[in-house]
Amino acid sequence: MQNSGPAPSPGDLPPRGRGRPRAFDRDAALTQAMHLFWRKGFAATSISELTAAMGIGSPSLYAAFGSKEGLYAEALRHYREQYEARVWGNFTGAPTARAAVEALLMDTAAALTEVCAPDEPRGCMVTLSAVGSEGHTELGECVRAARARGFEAVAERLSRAAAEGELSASADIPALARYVMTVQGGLSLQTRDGASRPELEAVAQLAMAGWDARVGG
Amino acid sequence: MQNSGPAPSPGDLPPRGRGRPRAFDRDAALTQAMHLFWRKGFAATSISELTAAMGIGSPSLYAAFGSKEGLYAEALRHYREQYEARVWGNFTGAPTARAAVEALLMDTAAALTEVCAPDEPRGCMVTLSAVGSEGHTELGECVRAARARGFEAVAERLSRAAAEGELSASADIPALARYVMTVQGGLSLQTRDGASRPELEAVAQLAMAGWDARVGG
DNA sequence: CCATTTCTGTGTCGTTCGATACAGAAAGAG
DNA sequence: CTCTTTCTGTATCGAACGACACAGAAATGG
Repeated sequence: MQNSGPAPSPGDLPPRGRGRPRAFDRDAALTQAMHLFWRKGFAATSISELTAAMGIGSPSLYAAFGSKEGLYAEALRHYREQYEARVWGNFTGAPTARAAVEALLMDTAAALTEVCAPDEPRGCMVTLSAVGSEGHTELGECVRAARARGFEAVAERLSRAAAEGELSASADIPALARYVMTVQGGLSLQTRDGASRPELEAVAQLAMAGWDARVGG
Repeated sequence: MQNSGPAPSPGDLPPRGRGRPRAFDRDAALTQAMHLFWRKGFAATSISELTAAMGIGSPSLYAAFGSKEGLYAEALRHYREQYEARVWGNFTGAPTARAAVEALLMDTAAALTEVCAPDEPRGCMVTLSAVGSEGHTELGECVRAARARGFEAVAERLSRAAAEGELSASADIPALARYVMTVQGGLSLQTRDGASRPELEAVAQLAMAGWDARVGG
């Protein structure tokens, strides 16, 4: 279908096409789809619900996103682009591993309870997604890979801390990283069940007490 | 439909009826349904998948369980009856609050990675259930209530410990209980993503280090 | 102006969904 | 045996599902 002859636009970067222009805001529609998938999950969200929330007809949806799976994949990417920095922004630049982990957990507590839109669901879309268990292997790999990236980021930061002497060489870095990710994921579960920001922050502080006890803060 | 005239059987306790006997094992069929709901969730599991796994026709399913929601509710009850004791059994009789919490987390790590059947899903069915977000409010209340019971059990045990002097009177019991439940829920997320029993136990031990640091173990 | 390209709205495709009607089979009650 | 009751298997219901055909509308290129 596409790429017949030399493509005038090598990618999607210049959206200035030739035919009738799109009548809806692609990003705004994607945001609405993201909210629906986020709240109800993949299987429980129907195309008619999506088109109603996005304010478009189903042919426009399929022309713009390809399929329901494609729309979910884009909604997931949209979610990560929009929220990942709020959780990992201070982690990256923190001077010590301990400060990085504390920033991660505290920023997670803040981001999970921050209301950016009135109909935003509670809990992280990546952490709570069950799309992999619903039979859609490819989408499941997307969310699992996103979750694995978090673990890797923490483990790499701890390895650096071990090399720099902040952590003892005998520290069990994978176990520490998994502990941090366990608490971070648990915060999403607590948020889904109605926990408030101070409650989440108290959990994060208790988790840091565990860090100090084991690592020696 | 039912209860026309004085019921000869006041409940479902005597299954000895009058007509043609049921040709399938109700509990075995319920176990199969539980596995499917557990693995794929409510919305992504269809009646035809259920009847195929249970080895019965759809009229038998509806006669025995009423509806898809009713079947899920019974599967959830079946799950709790079968697995709750493995997680909370040692918690109840532990001599101290610390021992109770440690038993809870260590037994959770063990139960989550114990393979009782070859096709058992990974992670706790209650913790990972998203049925409440899929639009089924009543079932959502069931799983949320089950999760809340865990928090209450820990909080009550900690209150007793405070009354007995094990915990200082200034201890923030709800925060401690929420911390424990956060880690416990996080263990289910880790299990779903492939963590092993030793890995979960290492997380549990790190969480107990946090307990000791804050409570003074 | 016209040709080409792309998007929109209506309508609908075939499938699958959850849920039953119905007739026959298998048990107890008399 | 006959009557009643309950379960089983076939066959199917209306509704909703994901996805698309088609014609018309709205833009650019010449």
